[in-house]
Amino acid sequence: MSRMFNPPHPGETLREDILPALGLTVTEAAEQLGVARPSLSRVLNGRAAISPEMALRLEQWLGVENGGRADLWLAEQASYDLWQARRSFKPKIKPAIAAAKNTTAA
Amino acid sequence: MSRMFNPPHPGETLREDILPALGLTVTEAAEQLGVARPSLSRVLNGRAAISPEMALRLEQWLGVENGGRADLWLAEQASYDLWQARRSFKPKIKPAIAAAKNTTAA
DNA sequence: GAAATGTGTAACGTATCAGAGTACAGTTTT
DNA sequence: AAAACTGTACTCTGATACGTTACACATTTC
Repeated sequence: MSRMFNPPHPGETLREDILPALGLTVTEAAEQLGVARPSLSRVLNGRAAISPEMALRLEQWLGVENGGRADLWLAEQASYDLWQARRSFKPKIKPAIAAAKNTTAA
Repeated sequence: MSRMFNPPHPGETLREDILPALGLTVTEAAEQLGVARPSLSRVLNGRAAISPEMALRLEQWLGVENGGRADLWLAEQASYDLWQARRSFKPKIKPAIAAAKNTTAA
């Protein structure tokens, strides 16, 4: 299942795999992507998320046929976000089934 | 492919399927979920997204064994967000391959 | 018909976040 | 040494989730 490991921030993949494969510096990549260098740097180091817009940039930049599908980038990000949320947010909610069985009770 | 139809906002599913199946009003659902009624209403009517926290609330409320998996709610939301982003955001970016072939040129 | 309940939504405040721009310190490359 | 690259902090703008409050409208119940 997808819940057993700490999913990497997608920026990590970008920094460790994509950029080296393309032989590009952060500065060059930011220029080609049309974003500010600090903005890309934050993504690469996990300080900012892959936004839908950034995912579209990556898709057009890398090409859908080269593993650059926007939905995959967003899925990775969502996986990461959910993992983080599970660590810091513990809702205490009565299951709807149980709640339904106790409509009159409190 | 997942790009051929307009994906519904996950709140729509919640409003049209889940709540009726449980026989709950919006007010009751909001109470059980531990969120304000206007907040849930915004989600149900597509005015607000399913946040990671909200996804966790739904998961604990509905139960993972009842189609309430947080990752599925988030995936639906991401699908919706991406679709919307494709409509309003058209990045003009030179593909990295082409850019690599023209490192010297401008 | 009046009261209660449910609903959508607007308005406002708070917190958070993406992104641009700027600046600076530290490192690597030339 | 000089130039380039990098991470990061700071500020500003715009957007968003959420709470609270308030309002208008509808539906239900007495």
